Parts: sequence; C-alpha cells; structure tokens
Amino acid sequence: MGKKYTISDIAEICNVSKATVSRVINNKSCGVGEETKRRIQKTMKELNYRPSSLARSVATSCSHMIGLIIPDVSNLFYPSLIRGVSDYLDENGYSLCLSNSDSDPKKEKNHLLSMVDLRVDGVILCSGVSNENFLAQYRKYNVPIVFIGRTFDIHLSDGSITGDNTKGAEMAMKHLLSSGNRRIVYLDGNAGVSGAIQRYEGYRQALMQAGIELDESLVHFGDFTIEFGQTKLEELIRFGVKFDAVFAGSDLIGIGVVKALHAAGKKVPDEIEVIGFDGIELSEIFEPQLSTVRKPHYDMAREATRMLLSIIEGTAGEIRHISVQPTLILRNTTRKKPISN
Amino acid sequence: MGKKYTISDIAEICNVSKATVSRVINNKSCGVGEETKRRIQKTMKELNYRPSSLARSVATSCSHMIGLIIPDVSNLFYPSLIRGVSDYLDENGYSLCLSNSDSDPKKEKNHLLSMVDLRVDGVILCSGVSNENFLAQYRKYNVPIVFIGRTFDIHLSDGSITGDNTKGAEMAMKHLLSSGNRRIVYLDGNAGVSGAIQRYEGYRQALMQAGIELDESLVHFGDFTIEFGQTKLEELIRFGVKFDAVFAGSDLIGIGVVKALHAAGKKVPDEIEVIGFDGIELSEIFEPQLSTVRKPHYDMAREATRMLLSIIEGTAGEIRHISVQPTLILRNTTRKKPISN
DNA sequence: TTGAAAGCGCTAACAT
DNA sequence: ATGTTAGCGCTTTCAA
Repeated sequence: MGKKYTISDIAEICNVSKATVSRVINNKSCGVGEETKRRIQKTMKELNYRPSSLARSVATSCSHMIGLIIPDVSNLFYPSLIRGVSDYLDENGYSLCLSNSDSDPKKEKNHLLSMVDLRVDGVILCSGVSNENFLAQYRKYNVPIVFIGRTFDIHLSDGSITGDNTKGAEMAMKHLLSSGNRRIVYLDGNAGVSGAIQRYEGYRQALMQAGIELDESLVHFGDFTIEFGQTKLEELIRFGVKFDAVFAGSDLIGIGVVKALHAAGKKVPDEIEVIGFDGIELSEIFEPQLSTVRKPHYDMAREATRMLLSIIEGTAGEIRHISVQPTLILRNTTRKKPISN
Repeated sequence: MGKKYTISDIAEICNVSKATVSRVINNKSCGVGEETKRRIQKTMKELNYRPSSLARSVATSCSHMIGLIIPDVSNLFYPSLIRGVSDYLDENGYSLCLSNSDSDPKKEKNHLLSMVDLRVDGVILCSGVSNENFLAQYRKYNVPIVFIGRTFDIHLSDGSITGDNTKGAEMAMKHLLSSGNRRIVYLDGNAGVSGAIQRYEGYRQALMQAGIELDESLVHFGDFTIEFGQTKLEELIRFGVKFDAVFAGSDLIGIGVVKALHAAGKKVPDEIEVIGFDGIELSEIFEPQLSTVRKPHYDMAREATRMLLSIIEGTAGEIRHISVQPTLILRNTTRKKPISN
C-alpha cells in the first residue's frame, strides 16, 4: 500500500508496452484499441497511478510551469494580480511557481535564475528592479518573459503590459485642478521606478497646462507604503507647508495621507482633497473611500499571462507591448461628482 | 547563442565524464581535483549552463518543490500566511507552487492531485474543505501534508497548526461581557468549518459562565467576508433586533459590521462595541482600528513549513499538532483599555 | 493497433 | 580522482 507505481508497472500488469500506456495517458486519438484502452485506464485508476509531470517534462522539455516573480505577496497591491495569473494558468493547465523579490535586484536575479533551473516554460516579472544589463543577459536563457507594470527597453522582454501612468496622473491632476486646487502635493514611491517617473511627467504637464509653476517643495519620493504617505504628510504639516490637495502615486500612500490628515484634524475632502493611484481593493474598503486612478490589475495580469502562453505555444499575434488606459474613480476623498461626459 | 547546454556538453567540452561534472554541480566535497573543478566551473559559467532541476528531480525522486493550497490569494487573510511559507522555503532552497481552491472541494481535490503529479515533496493545505474521505484516500499517495487553520482527524495529516479558536472567542466574549454588554451578536463564516465551530463553542461557554442564556436570534453564519458582516448587520438593524456588541468570527466580517453600524449612524464603540478575529493587517489599517483576537499567521505559516520540511527530511521531532494561543488586541472598536494583569 | 529501442538531463553505485 | 554503467519515469520515432 502506498507504493508508487510507474508507467512500467502499469504496462507490465496490463501486458502491454510502455508506449501503449503512454498513449492512453496522453489519450492520443488514434493508436489504441478500445478494449486495451479501457483495461489500462481501469488499472491506472485502481492503483491510483498518477503519471509524473516531472518525468514527462524532461522527456518533452516542456514543464507546464510558469514562474511569477513579484515584490511581495503580502503587499496589498499584488494579490489580485497573482489571482489573475493563477486563474488564467489554471484554465490552461499550467502550474504556478511564485516567489518574492522584495524589490531587491539580487533576490530578483536569483529567483529569475531559479526559474530557469526549474525549466519553467515562461516567467512573468512584476515591477522588476533588475538592471537592464542583467535582463539582457537573461534573454540568453531563452525563457519567454513578460513584464507587468514596469517599462523596460522593449527588447528585454517578449511582451509587457503597463498602465498609462502619465495619462492617469494627468487625469487625477486635472480633476484636482478643476476644482480649484492650486497647491497640490505630489507623493510617490521610488523615484527611479518607471511608474513614478511617468506619473511625475503627468503631474508636471497638468500643472504646466494650468499655468502653475511647479513647486519642488510639494513633491516627494519615498516608497509605496502607508507609512511613507503618513509620515511625509505629517512632516509637511509640521513644517507648515501650505497645500490644498494631494495626489499620491499609490493608494497605500494615499491612505497614509488621509490618516495623517485625520490625525491633524483636517477634514477630507472638505479642506483637503486626495486622490490615490492603482485602485486596489483597500481603496474601496477604507473609510473614507479613496478617490483613485484605477488600473484593472486582475485583467492586466490575465492578459499578460495570455500573452506569455501564446508566445510559448507559438500562437502569438502581434501587439505585445500594451499600455492600458486607467480610469478616474471619484469617491469620498474628493468633493466633486464625476464630470458628466 | 541561446543553445541549451546539458551536462553531456559540459563533460565533452571539458574532456571529463558526466559523473565528474555532476560532482562539481553538487559540489561533492571529495572526489574532484582542484584543477578539474575550476575548469568545469569556468566553462559552466561561460556557457551560462544551468543544471535542470527537473532532471535532477526525476533522478533523485525529490523535487524540492512544495505545494501550497489556499482558498484565495486575493482574500486579505492569506497573503501574510503565504509569505511565511514562501520565506521559510526560500531560506531552505525549496520552490513554491501555489494554487487557489476557492474553498471548493472539487477544485481542492484537483489541485491536491496536481501536486502529486508535480511530485512536490510535500503540501501545505490551508483551511481545507475536502471531505475526510478524500483526505484519507490522499494519504495513499504518500505525499507529506500539513494543515494550517483547520482541524481534521489527526491521522489525515502529518502535522497541523491552528489557533485556539475556542479560547480566542472566550477571550473576546469575556472582554465584551466585562464591559457590561449582555446582548452580543455573533457572526461567523461557514458554519461547518472547524474554526467557526470552535468559536461558537467559546461564545456559548462565555455566555454560560456569565449566566446569560444564548439567544439564537443573535447568532448567524455566512461567509468570511466584509459583505456578509455588512449585510447581515444591516438586516439585524432593519429587523429591530436589539444588541449592544458584536463578536465577529473574522476581521473581514468585523469590518463589514463597523461599516453597517456607521451607515446606520451608530457610534462605534460608544454605542456598540465590536471585536473581530484573526488580526489581519487590514484590522489595523482600517479606521477605526478594529479590536481583534490575533493569531500570528506569518509565524504559524513558517512553523507549518518547518514541520513539513522536517518531516520530508526525516528530522521530525514529536509534537506535530499544534494549537497556538491567540491574543486579544484592544483597539478602537472597544471602549476599555486592556485589563491589567 | 501495438512494441522495441533510443533518448530527455541528470544521479549514483561500482570500478579503476 | 575519474570513468562506466545503469537507472529515474516518461515520450517518441520507427517498425512490425
């Protein structure tokens, strides 16, 4: 009891060759007699025989495993993204190998290499932080890779999908500007990250179009956390910086901002308006519900996975570098209702 | 460029046998001359050669992969748990295969079977919903399995770790009772789940000890979501049910409760006190911060993983079914400060 | 419809 | 210190 049967055992028991058993395992349409087929299936079931994916993988050099590397599962930003990948893989018979990079280039590199060791059929890299040098090297391993949420040189991946951060930032800023705000604080995560760079661009452009000069004392970069939003805003308040709204580069930062505002006795949105970015679940759960610029993470993740699998399976079409338009969600940290259109 | 080298290629190029290359790959302490070793390492590096974990897995029948099955990554409850597993695996050179069961026995079963196909070295099942029958069957496959957060017959797993839900519920209830509440609503997730059953027991006992008769109209089971907490509480309010506190079987439910209370214009905690369960990150982020009964998920996950690996590696000690004591965290949805002790 | 044989990339005795 | 040989569990020609 509990013995691990192999294809040879089944073959022997059924008085057929391994090849025949293999055929029914992969239910090759033709090539196996009905009776034989039934007999083999029966004993496989009876013996609780399960073909080893591992062995088939080495035989076919195709593992049906996909690697997903994200900064941190426990960051409230990623779960829906993972779920998108996981669901699409499930629906297509692939397994998911997950690892956390903590946005540390060294860890990211190691995990990326682990994935090639594991012979995954492809990998999805989220918000990668590797330097382009290593990524270029990585291509040597010939494992298809797609990026989510990070813009790199187009040759570094087989595909990518990101939100249009510049456009999103512009939307948020235009809204804030349109309700009369002039001094708008802008807080964002790591300054070097493409998303932040692009949002900064949107921030600048919106200001410029409104004829407002950019005040450096209002823009600050830190990381994508509640803590950063909270402490940085407390700091600004403490220093007596004047402002009438804040645009945050992530919902987490935005929530930190609201917390700081509350703690300081400022009414949101009556005195200060705030808009976040991303549209994570938490932005809707938190009270007051955060106005934000939403990117459809779950769907983006599915799409990225679809791209990857189509590349792997050689059925890939053309447009492989996608930028999706975010949408402005006005909730309770902004005053106006959505502008009709 | 981009060719996939194998151990044979390396052997050939270095004029040695595969065995020798294998030795340096696994850096067997003895058995390889210094010079040969360097030479082999050099060409491995130059050619970007990476040994196939897959192939080694079939050769050694040990994959260094662990399967983790959870209900839903995107449920705010699981991320820290996953992170605990992932971290411990990382530290020990194992890979993680993740899948979502959606608490659906059928999916759970399929994923469990996928894991044996993948020949993972062991699996961790979170809040499993399979019937004990299947779980008993599953043992036939001889893959070590540990449970987190669900109590099953001890023979169904090689180990398990759960919070002491009964005790936790009692703690919450005693606190609520001690501040004068008599009519305490109790909302929990799926009635069939062991956690809920145990908490119900704690609820009953606390009431009994306080000499209060259990009022069935105050207890309701649904699922572990904000929506359930919210809609059920709205319902109770609408029906005019009288109560002065609520104990929720999960933080998510608790937050839903607070939302409903706010919407109904009830002051929390002044008019109604509420205590949640679990101690997820959100309970601390949400405003008002939720009082709760915390279980150390991250550490529990690490411990479960430690148990699993020690079983796999045959270094397992004894106590394999652990129940951890939760702690009462009093925050802003309860009136009193912690009772000194 | 079925089988024999070679091969996938690696490890592990057992020799030398 | 190194090589030979036989596997690990499966797939895949090529024949029959």
